[in-house]
Parts: sequence; structure tokens; C-alpha cells
Amino acid sequence: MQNRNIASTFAKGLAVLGAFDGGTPVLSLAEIARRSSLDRAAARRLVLTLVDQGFVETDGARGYRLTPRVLRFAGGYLSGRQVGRLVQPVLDRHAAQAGAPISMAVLDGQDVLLLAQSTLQNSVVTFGFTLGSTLPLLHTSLGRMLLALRPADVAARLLATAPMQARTPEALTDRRLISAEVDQARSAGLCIARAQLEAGITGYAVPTGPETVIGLSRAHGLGRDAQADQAAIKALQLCAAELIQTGAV
Amino acid sequence: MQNRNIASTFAKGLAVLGAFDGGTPVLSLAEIARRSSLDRAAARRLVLTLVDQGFVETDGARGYRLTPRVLRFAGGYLSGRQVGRLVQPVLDRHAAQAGAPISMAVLDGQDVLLLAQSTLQNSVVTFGFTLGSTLPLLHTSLGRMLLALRPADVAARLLATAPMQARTPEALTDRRLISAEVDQARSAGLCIARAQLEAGITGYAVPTGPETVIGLSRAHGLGRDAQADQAAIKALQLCAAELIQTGAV
DNA sequence: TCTATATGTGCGATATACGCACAATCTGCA
DNA sequence: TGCAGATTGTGCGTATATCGCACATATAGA
Repeated sequence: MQNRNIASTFAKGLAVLGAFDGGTPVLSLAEIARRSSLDRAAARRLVLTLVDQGFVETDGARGYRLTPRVLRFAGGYLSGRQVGRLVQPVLDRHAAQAGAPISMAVLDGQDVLLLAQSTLQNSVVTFGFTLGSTLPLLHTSLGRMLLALRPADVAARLLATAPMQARTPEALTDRRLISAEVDQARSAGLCIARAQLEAGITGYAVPTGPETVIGLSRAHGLGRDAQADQAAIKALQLCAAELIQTGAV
Repeated sequence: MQNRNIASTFAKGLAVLGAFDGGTPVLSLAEIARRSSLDRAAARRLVLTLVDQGFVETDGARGYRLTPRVLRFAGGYLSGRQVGRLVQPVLDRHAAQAGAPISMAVLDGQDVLLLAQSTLQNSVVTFGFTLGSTLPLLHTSLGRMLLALRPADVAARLLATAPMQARTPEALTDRRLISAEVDQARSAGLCIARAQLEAGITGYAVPTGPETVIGLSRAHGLGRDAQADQAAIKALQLCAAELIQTGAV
């Protein structure tokens, strides 16, 4: 039974807008229809509406891509939550002290979604991620920490269904082992993930609120470096304490 | 005559989404209807669609606000244009060298729209702006530089119609004087705006492409400091040169 | 040049969305 | 505490916006 409180054309339009996930910068109409599971003609009309409203442009040929105007939605969110005023300066200060970029993230659907980050000059570990980037839930310290913050039933469901995106030889592929890592993060109030997303890189994460976490990454050597781990976690905990004080999260 | 290639319900939905501009973090249905110029019942259905799709949430009472999910649109744009990989590291490196945050912007409608920025530890001048923030066109060095990049007829139209948002005693309010500043920016390939947006702050901007500019701001003393101006412009020009080399803009 | 894929478009059908009007709720003030 | 004004919730009949189809055209790649 259709819900008359829902505008289905608008919902379809949002699916079309969501098809532009950045993995492929320019999309064809056919690809947009596929990604949004819509009839080709419907997808075409919705894309032309986005063009008309200035959120999408053509590349002159038959491809479509987002325009900067979509950043206004992010601006609305960030300004509304005062991220630029309360969160960014704290991340900047602690990232400088830690000598590593620090990111803030939330759980969104089955992904880690980056809310803010402080990048640094000459940072070794960047990966090109930005605000709005999504990261895997099961193979990042951020993701595991976010799962740890959720009620056990919610976490269990996500652990069973989130995509398995192991990309390194050391990445866990057994969901039960990942679940154990999440349990450990829940107990300890921190998470350390070694070479799960990228070989040679250890990720660290701590909570900053009921639904947000911060994290940083560092290159590691062959052995486990307890001292480096402790320093990274300490830096994050100091940062988290200050973020909690701002009340922004 | 209605254009059958445009889905008007989707266009209305985008207007509702755009009502959340961040100035007021939580909006009522009545306020959303006003801002989007829609019938109250229509606005309600469209907002409920956003709630259903996870882009908006209620505050438990009668207010609505954006969720982080809207950042995915920004992520799609930033990832598609490789901002995190090509632009951000360059901004970070040059901001560190300049000792001031550097932002990249485009013209969008009648606003300056921030595309990227490198913020710094202990930065004097932050204002809380973030990626996705909009700034006034007529009273920022970024805005005047963007106007300078446009064909003369386009610039003239914007100079005549963009909102006059003077907020300091020294801010120009005569559109002809502002136009002269834009002409000078066009000739010089750089723009310096003293105390136009904020008292005591000078803004600098240079172009990085046919439609993008970068800029930074510094506190200034009572007199004009030609040496500080030259250093800021030089830093921006070095940054712009490197950005042009990356081909990201 | 040919084939497969993609795109453009008009159209009839119908499902979606509209706006209205009335009821209910909430807020602020005296 | 009560009242007035503003806001919100909701059902409904109707109009129109949107749908998906089918055919034509264009493009890309082998």
C-alpha cells in the first residue's frame, strides 16, 4: 500500500542524485538508470531536472556529472551543526600535535561516512578521502568503533550484512573474528585495526559521542609497536575530550 | 507551457532540501514551506520523503534538520573531481607555508561557494566557514576575483543584482566602486579586499582556472602593509601554479 | 560498414500529487 | 489557567504530472 505522505517522484530523484557516487566521475543516462533501478525515460527526466536546477551538468557529449552546487547541501548540514566553528579547530589543533590527520565519522547505512577531517601538510597517509567520503564498515577502525557504539542487536545485524570488502592479505574475512574485534572495542572504548584497509597502515579510533567517532592512521613497521599505538590513542582521546567539551557532538 | 522533460515534483523537493541552509539549524514545516514557496501540505509530503530517505530527521518536537547523509552528495562531487587527492594536499602544503588557511571557491548563482579549504592549527582567521559554505559575492576578494573571471556582460549583470551585504564601516556600498575593484582584479590577475567582509581583515584571491579561485585572509593593522600584501599574493600564486599543474581545476 | 548500445521523443493511460478544508495540537502571553 | 494565534495533521476529490512503451535516431567500437 503506497504511503500518500511520500512523494515517490522525489524519492526516485534522490536515487538518481545518489547514483553520482564519485567512483565514476561522468555517468551516462543508461548507467544512471541502472544504478537507480529506474526506467530509462524516467531516469532521463530526473537527470534533466537536476541539470535544470543546476546540480548536474553535461560534459558536452553524453555524460553527466555533479556540479559544485551539491556542496550547498553539505554546507547546510555543516553550518547547521557548527562543524566549522566547533569541530574543525579542535581537529586541526590535535592533528597538528599528533602529526597525523584526524577524521570524524558516523555510521550511515552500511558505511562509515566522513563528517570532518583535518588534513596536514606532507601527510603520509591521505588516500584522497574527503568529507562525504564513505569507507568500509568492517575493515576500518572507524567502522568497528561505530559498530561498538551501537546496541548489540543493531551491531549484530550490520556485522552479518555489511559488505565484506577485504583488500589486504591481513584483512579479516571471518565475520565472527570481526565481531570479536568490535566486542573488544566496545569493552576498551577504543579500536586499533592493523592493515585492514591498506597494507602497512594501522588505523586507530575512539568515540566522541553516542554516534560519532574520530580516528587517525599511521604507517607501521613489521612488528607491533605498542608505544606508537599508545601515543596515537592518547592523542585521539585528548582530542575527543575537547570535542565532547564543545558540545558539538 | 510545462516542460515535460522536467519532473516538477522533484524540482520542488530540491527546493525543500535547499531550505536547510544552515543559518537556522532546525526548521519548522511552516518555515520550510515559506522558504521554498510551496503549499504547506506539499512541503510536508516532501519533507516526509526526505525523512523516509534518511536525509532529514525530526528533533522529536516539530522541528526538522539535515542528517549527515546529505554529505554523500558532496562526497560524490569531491571524489568525482579528485579533490581529496589532487587539490587538498596542495592547499595543505601552501597553507602551512603561508601560515594562513587557503580556500578554493567557485561562483554559484549569486554566491561564492567554497569547494575546498585547508584549515590550520591556531588559525587567527576562521569564521567557521567550511566546504559548502557560501560567502557574499560583492564583499569578498574571492567573489570579486570570480566576477573578474567571467565575461564582462555576465559580471555586469551580477554586479547589478547580487545582494549588497556590506557589514563593515569600510565596506563599499556603491556598485560602481565595486565594479571598479573587479575591473582592477581582472587587469592585475589578483584581488585584495581590505575590511570588506570583516573589520580588520584583508582578503586576497587569485585565479586557478577559468572558473575557480583560491584565497586567504589575514588580520591587518591600521595602515596598508604592502609587504604583507605581496607575501600573501605570492603565496597564493605559488599555490595556484601547483594546482594548475595537477590539472584538477 | 555493421552491430550493439545508447539516446531522444511523442503519446495515451493512470497513478501521483495537489491544494483545500476541517480538526487537532502547540505556544506564548495575560 | 485560559485563550488566541499559529502550526500541524489528515482525508479526499480532482487534475495533472509522470509513467513506460515503442519507434526512430545517434554513437561507439570492432
